[in-house]
Amino acid sequence: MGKFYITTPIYYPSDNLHIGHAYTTVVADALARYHRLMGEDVYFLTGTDEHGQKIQRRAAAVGKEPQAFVDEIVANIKKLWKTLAISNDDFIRTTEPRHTERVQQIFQRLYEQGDIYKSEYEGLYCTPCEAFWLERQLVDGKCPDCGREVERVQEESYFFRTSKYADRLMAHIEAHPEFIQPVSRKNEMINNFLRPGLEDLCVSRTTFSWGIPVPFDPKHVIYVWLDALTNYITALGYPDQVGSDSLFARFWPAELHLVGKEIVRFHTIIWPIILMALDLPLPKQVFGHGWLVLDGGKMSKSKGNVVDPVVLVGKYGLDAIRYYLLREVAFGADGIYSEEALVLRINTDLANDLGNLLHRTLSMVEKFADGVVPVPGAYGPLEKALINEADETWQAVQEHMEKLEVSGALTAIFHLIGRANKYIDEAAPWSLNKQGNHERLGTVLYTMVEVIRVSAVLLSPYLVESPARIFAQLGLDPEAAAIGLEAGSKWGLYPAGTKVRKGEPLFPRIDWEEAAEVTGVKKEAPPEKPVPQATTKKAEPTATAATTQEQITIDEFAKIDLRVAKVLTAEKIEGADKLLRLQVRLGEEERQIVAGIARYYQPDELVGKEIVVVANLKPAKLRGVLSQGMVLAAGDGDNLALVMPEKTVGDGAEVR
RNA sequence: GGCGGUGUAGCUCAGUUGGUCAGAGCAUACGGUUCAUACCCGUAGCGUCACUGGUUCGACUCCAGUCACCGCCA
Repeated sequence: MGKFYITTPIYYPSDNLHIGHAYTTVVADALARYHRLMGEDVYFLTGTDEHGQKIQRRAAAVGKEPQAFVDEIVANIKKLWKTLAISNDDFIRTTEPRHTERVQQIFQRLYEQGDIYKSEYEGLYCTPCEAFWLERQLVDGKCPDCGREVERVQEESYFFRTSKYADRLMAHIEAHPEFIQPVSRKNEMINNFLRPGLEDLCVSRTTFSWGIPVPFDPKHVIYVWLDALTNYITALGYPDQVGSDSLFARFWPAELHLVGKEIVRFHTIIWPIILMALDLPLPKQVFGHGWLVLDGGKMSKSKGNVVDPVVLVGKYGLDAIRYYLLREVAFGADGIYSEEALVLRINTDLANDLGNLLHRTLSMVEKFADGVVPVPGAYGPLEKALINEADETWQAVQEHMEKLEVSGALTAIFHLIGRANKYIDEAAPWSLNKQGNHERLGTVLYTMVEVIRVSAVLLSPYLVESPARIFAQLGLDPEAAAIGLEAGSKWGLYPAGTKVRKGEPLFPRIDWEEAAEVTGVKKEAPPEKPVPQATTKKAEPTATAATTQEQITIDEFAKIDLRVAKVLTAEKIEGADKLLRLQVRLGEEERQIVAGIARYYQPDELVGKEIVVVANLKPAKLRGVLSQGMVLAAGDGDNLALVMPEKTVGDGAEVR
């Protein structure tokens, strides 16, 4: 039997995870479960990447030690995976001794063999962005990302000789087209990085301390690459537990690293080179999947549009959420998340098609056969067609799963479910009952029950509760739903003569209107829209504006990220008599915003005030000055007032 | 600016190597059925396959260019 080692990225516990992280992990879980049900030796790893400056800062901001800070969030993450029934075999934290010690050993070895060397790094550094920039990248001598000053810093650092392995890596990528998936990512990597040539990679930092110390030079901490990527092997015991009966020997190299498309580069360039330097085999495949994006754009904490999976599971149920995540997004491409689409999926596929299929079938068994599934007679053309369909579905599922097309596999299974509904119509058991054609009726009822059983088996890698519930209602041992896919998908395993146990519908239909109100996805109209003052607009609202403007939905309103910001500094902009340049803080983030309020406010009187800004406005330049947001103000003509919270709520707070 | 991707029915998307490829699901309309969670089954649409040229007997599918959006990089 084959083995299957699959990993998710290790997540960064600077905040609780959202539906996007859940998406990656649920997909990995479905793949892991599939391979287990195929009888393979599976190891499924996930975990957390807990070091780094950002964590250190966030912890400090709330007055906690970094370890205590991450402990709390990691506990939530573990709980989340439990809520989503993730079947991971291990959960590695980069702060665990088993990891830190192994990373140090790896670092030591690479240093001793000359792949890591000490040198100087000099560059222009933007502290808030934690990024180094080249001279030519600067905009007006300032950070191109945030517009703030950069400083020239010189840092003693350890470097990894990635350049030494570039050719080998290139050769490997060319020789193994399946290594980077989807292929478009492969081209990006080759064209953007490999072809231009790799530069040695800086693998240590002295600017912060929350990390694994370099064993022989403890003022340095090991930077993310060697700390995080190596989790895939340290979790298996490398380098100290690699004997023939070790996890490492059993599972390395990984069959699949599942990653978001934003980290494909690290997994297809840096990681393989680390492995080459360690003289280890490379993973078989790195798959960069797309993002689950919200209607308004990529989900991110700073936009405040995160969707909490725990809430969704509580509201709609585990299998509904898993199904939606696995089904809605064509793998590899971005998918769009909306609660309305989720409800639509639940209603059409799960409730109407699958749930109702089971329910109507059991009703008929009860009505027409006293609840006992009859022994089938000879199969007619309708049955043969359906049985054939079931077999083809199983074949299709395998093909899709080999290609990581989880969504395609589910589509195939639901196609079968659709055929089953159609079969019932065609076979019309109610007519057979009226006619008293008992033999034929028995055959039809059995066929209906059996196709449901096969479907439940096929669904077992994806849905974790429903297959067992279906089995139970069919009068079978719920545990038996977990029978292997190959064996379980065989036609005719349902023992005729079994008494069914019809229960509640599997998936109740959801009234979207009601559901929306419960979550507040659609609560009453937003408070009157603040008149956007500030930057660009000619603030003249059209005649009867305010109340009669085009109505928007709550979803549209939700796209606007309004935040409380504290004014740190304010100054007039040269040559512009209306504009002020404000430096504001939104929680841990600082920004520069240009506001057209100079005629109404003196710079000094603003400093220290809490104001309201649109935090996700596309940055723009006004008078050549970068503005990353917009200040809200109310008024008309000569009377203008900034919108401020009625009492201090702390910068970064959301405005709703 | 460089590289890459996307642009197909109202919506979400499939469309292998150019010749029944103009499709599926949802939504809409109409019809059928009654076992069922106002469910299921069937029928009907609707599309200048982003735009403009070109290659070809023939292009959604190849080539060139344009536009829009997105990703990676600089």
